[in-house]
Amino acid sequence: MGRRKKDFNTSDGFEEWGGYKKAKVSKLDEQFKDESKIVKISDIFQGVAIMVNGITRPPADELKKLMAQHGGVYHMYQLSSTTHIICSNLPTVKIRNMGTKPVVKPAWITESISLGKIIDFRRYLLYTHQSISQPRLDFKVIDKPSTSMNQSTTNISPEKSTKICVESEVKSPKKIEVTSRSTKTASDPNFLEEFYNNSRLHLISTLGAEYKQLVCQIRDKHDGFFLGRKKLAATRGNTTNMQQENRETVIMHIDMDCFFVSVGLKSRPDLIGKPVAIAHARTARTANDNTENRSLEFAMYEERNGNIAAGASRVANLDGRASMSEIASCSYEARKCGVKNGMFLGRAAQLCPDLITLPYDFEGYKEVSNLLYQTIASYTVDIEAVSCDEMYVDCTEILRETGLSVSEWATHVRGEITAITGCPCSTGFGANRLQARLATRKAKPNGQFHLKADIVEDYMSDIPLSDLPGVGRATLAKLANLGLTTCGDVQISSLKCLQSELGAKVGETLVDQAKGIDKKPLNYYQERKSISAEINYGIRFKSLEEFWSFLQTLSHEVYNRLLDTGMRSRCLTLKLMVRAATAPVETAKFLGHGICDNLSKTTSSNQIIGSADVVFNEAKVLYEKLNAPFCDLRGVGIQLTKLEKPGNVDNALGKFLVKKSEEAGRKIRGKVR
DNA sequence: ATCCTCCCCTAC
DNA sequence: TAAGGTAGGGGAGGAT
Repeated sequence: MGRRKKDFNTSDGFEEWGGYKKAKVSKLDEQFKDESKIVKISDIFQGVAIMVNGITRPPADELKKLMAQHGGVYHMYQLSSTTHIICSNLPTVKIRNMGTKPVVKPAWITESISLGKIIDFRRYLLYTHQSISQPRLDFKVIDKPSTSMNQSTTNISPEKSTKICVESEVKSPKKIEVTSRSTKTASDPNFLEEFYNNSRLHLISTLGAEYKQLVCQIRDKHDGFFLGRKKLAATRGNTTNMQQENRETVIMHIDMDCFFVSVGLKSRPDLIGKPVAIAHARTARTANDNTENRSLEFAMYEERNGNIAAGASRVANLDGRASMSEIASCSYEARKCGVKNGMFLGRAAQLCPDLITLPYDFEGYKEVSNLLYQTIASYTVDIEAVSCDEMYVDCTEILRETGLSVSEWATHVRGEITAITGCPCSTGFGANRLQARLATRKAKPNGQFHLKADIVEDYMSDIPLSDLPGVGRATLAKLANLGLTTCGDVQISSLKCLQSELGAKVGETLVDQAKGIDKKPLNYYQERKSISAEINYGIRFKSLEEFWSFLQTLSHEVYNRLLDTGMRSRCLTLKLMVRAATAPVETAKFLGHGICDNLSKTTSSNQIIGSADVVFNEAKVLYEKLNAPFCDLRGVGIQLTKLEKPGNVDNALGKFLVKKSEEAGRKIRGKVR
């Protein structure tokens, strides 16, 4: 399986974020030029640079040759100069390519060559991005008798299609836009990669980890010179004029406003000010009616979560055709109607009939995140990355050196972030991370707020407990049972009582939080404690072999992630989601996990887990102990724990890992100079 | 007391 | 149709 986001993990520094090593690229280009000298036939693809995505007909090698023969360029990776993505099948299109480059079927190339001139690629679009004002080509699923089930005219072979399609396509491009119906489950060998390429949660998770790692690297190699800070100080002239507030520790919390939506609106400024949501589904109504399966599952869901109001309302009023695609992000206009992140699109559309959906743009999110982190890193490396769109920054030094007041600094840095990223953000300031975070909540959207020490106590008493980080729906329900809804309520209740209800630690933390106290300092270095990979979507095995095969893929995935971190592990946990005994076999949500029991089993030993095969075999053993029929599996995960740095070089793996981390270290140091 | 396993909860 | 991941904190209860 191809590794993902390698550009990030191996990045040597800011200057190359989001790009590829120039040396590598030019080598590829050169290789290509050599080949093109030999076989030049025409120049029809002058100015065209393609990147092939997935399996195509003709295959990538052939397309590479054709491009060479006809004046075009072939890119192994997608570069900024890539003009077209070539792809045969809709399922293999990677969403991350969709932001900017047209995804075109290979017939565009073969047929252009046949005609001896370049055809307008828009007739061969596999998929259109909303932001591009091109004629929209809709996929039509043709429900035909079974004879045509596997015939997909998307994959027209070049020799056949040339004569048949070119003319008719020009007049009626929709005719070739046909795919056969295919439901992709984890039984498909490509499922894992495809799923990850489309999973927002996977993206959020992996990006978060990558920014944490990157901030560490930047901090390690930094020489102490901050261009942004120096420039800012210079505009202020004499900086010895310190203000009172500049002597205390000031923590800043930065959070982009409805991040995914803001990135999406960059290419759709016409939608600014309208209710917008990011989701996979385009429409809030589905073609198929699933009323029967839904009514039972929703009833069970309410039964199970009856005491948690927020959970039950999640599926309230959803009929059999309401889309259960989840909203990843929604604009403030949509929130005014009650739309929330994570809500099903069908439900959101009930609340907000004018809701407009935009597709994901994973590549765009990365670009904006890179710019955000670069911007802040030009002022300080006292950064704790929280996620791709959120971080804590210790501003104490910046304020001292520049002589700015908190509000001046906030205005400046927010202006710069907005100018550079094209996206609005909010900042909150306080004496600790909790105060900074609560200040951001007040600041949003597109604002700034400083929660000053002298008002903290008063300020906190009105804050609803749901605003506290760490207090989710379960804790909230427990607190509500105690009659507590605000921080003020907690301030006057007994620690003992809270601890007996919530546990010793959580109770203690809550009492602190209610007073605005946060004892946790910013965390600049975080040691990994676990590595896991899990899939709880699309899990439908028809045979044990299918499950073994998937488990093996998952084992490789998680082991590769372990190698990436350079750590070793001695403990493995298999996590299963198993259809609850009374839950319907068909879930309310298409290929969702439905209502499940969660099971896990752990094995640990003094032996290092030394290969993906070991992972697989251990997981297999654990599965057999868990006694869950493969047909009832709805989710599978593998987690590795008891991680350690490979200090002991007593085996081949240890030597390999030490060598690997030394190489990584050299790369980083080599860049500093 | 402290650790281990099997959970649950939370956040992005 | 839809893409419900992943890491950390921590509690309950049993083993050491």
